Amino acid sequence: MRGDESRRAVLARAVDAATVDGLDGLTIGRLADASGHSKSGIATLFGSKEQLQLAVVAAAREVFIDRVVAPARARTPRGLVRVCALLGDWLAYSRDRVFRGGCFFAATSVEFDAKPGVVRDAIVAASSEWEDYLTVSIEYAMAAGELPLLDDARQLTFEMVSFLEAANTRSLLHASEEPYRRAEAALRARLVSLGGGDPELIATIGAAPAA
Amino acid sequence: MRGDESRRAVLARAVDAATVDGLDGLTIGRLADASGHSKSGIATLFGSKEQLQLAVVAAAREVFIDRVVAPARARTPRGLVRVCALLGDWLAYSRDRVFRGGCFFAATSVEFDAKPGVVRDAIVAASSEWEDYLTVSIEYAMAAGELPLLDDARQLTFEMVSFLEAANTRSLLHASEEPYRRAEAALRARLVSLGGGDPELIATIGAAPAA
DNA sequence: CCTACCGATCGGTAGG
DNA sequence: CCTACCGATCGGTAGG
Repeated sequence: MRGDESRRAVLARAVDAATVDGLDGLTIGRLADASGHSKSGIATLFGSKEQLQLAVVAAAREVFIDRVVAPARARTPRGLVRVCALLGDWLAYSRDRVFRGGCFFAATSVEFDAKPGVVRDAIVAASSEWEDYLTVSIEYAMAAGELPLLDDARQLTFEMVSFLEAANTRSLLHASEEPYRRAEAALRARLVSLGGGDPELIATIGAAPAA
Repeated sequence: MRGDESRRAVLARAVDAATVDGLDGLTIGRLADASGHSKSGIATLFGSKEQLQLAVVAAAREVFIDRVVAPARARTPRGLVRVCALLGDWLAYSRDRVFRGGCFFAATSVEFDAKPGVVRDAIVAASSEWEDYLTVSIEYAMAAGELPLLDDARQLTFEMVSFLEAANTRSLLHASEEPYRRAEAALRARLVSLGGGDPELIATIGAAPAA
């Protein structure tokens, strides 16, 4: 389909716009103007606004995997090193403003948390996929004896994503890098308290991301 | 002004609606239908949509003070007891669904984090007021020697509000109380790690809120 | 992919 | 506070 190329170009703009104006704030008319198509061209490309929103969530999921999961997975072995790489890459993905409004899922999961429907379901599925991956990564570290004082990987996942998302929102809200330093300090302190405090390793959380 | 009574009634609905549909998702027409006024009645009452949004933020701030800050302040002395009371009352304010979409400021600060303007400024001001109050409360506990291992109250504030807001969003997203238990466990563990682990006291974080 | 159009709703105003 | 109205934009469709 030749429409595939157009879809991709429109989706790239749409994901970015959704982090600023929300997924419900997307309009077919504005996307049309921004991408040089007619309004009905966009409508035909996606079928309906809801289908557009679902396509945007799927596109955002791919960017997230590309920027966070895949790099950490490619350059680190299982265990605490990978957990630290995932955290560092998440922070870089937020800090580097891959999207103008920061993390796509931080923005849209709050937007849709009280709006039942297939769009929320898709956001929940993608978010859960990420958190499940982080949990499994923590479990590998536990199995390797790298977090001797931890007994519940899901609890640590909750705490870690709490820090990541709070840093994302607050850095945007205050136009400041300080929240990222707060999150890094919180993550490091928590790892240390769980017995996983290899200083060289936890320093990588705040290091520059791999290219 | 007799308009004052109408304003209050409309604002109560508007604050609640904003936690579900967003502050930009509010429309004068829907508020009119929901409150039995005409559309221009609402428009006249608030002047413009932006002024309506500012009035909604101010109304939400009052509810928050009423539900979280004032009760904790009224029933506890300064120090770690009050910090725990603030945390417990915040969780109750979220868990009890004072607003359908959970905490008003959790919802709107993410919605507006990338939207500069007076509305964002008002949200930031109210949020900062709350965090400053929590920070000062932590500092009283530090001064009383109740958190002997803590040296930066703002860092602890960051960590605590991270847990609160993550629990709020996730309880909505998954229609589950589990995130609140996660947040309580995280808060307790952090207080213990800072030497503030009086078991009787930290148990109050998850206790039923005062009436 | 387009032009042209639909009914509905948007924020806001005139005039009372 | 109301009715009545403004131009603009919404999501979506007909027809090509």
